[in-house]
Amino acid sequence: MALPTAKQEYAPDMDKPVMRIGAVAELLGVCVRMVRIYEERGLVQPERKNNQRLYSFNDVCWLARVRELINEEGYDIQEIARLISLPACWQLRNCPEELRVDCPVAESPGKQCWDVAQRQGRFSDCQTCQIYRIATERDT
DNA sequence: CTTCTTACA
DNA sequence: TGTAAGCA
Repeated sequence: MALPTAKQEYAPDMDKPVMRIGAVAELLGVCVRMVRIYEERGLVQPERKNNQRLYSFNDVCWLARVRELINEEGYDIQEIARLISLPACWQLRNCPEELRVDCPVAESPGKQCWDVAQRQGRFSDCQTCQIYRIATERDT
């Protein structure tokens, strides 16, 4: 199985919780323990079925990016955890109501901005947002 | 057999 | 982080 990469088009299947932790660890090339640590640190919140962690391909995409940030770009888990704990971009930037009307990020409260904006591609301002950038920079 | 939690070096 | 125990 190939490691999934960030996608331009929205693929519904990417959100389906289908992989158990063993498969995720194998795809990422890390030990199972490490995947659990990412969760403990708040980097990912896999769904659970009967107390079994089930990860979606989007989860794996994100975790793969997390490892890039850590191994190749000098980030540590704490920094990444802090970034994703920040409020939505439109809150940080105090976007006016008028501009939120057509903003896919503001339409999906509770979701990370890159998770929403990336797949819909209609929020061009994300290019200047550091949170969005580090979260989606891939395949360059 | 795989995963889960907790604990320990 | 890696490993182990004891359970499900």
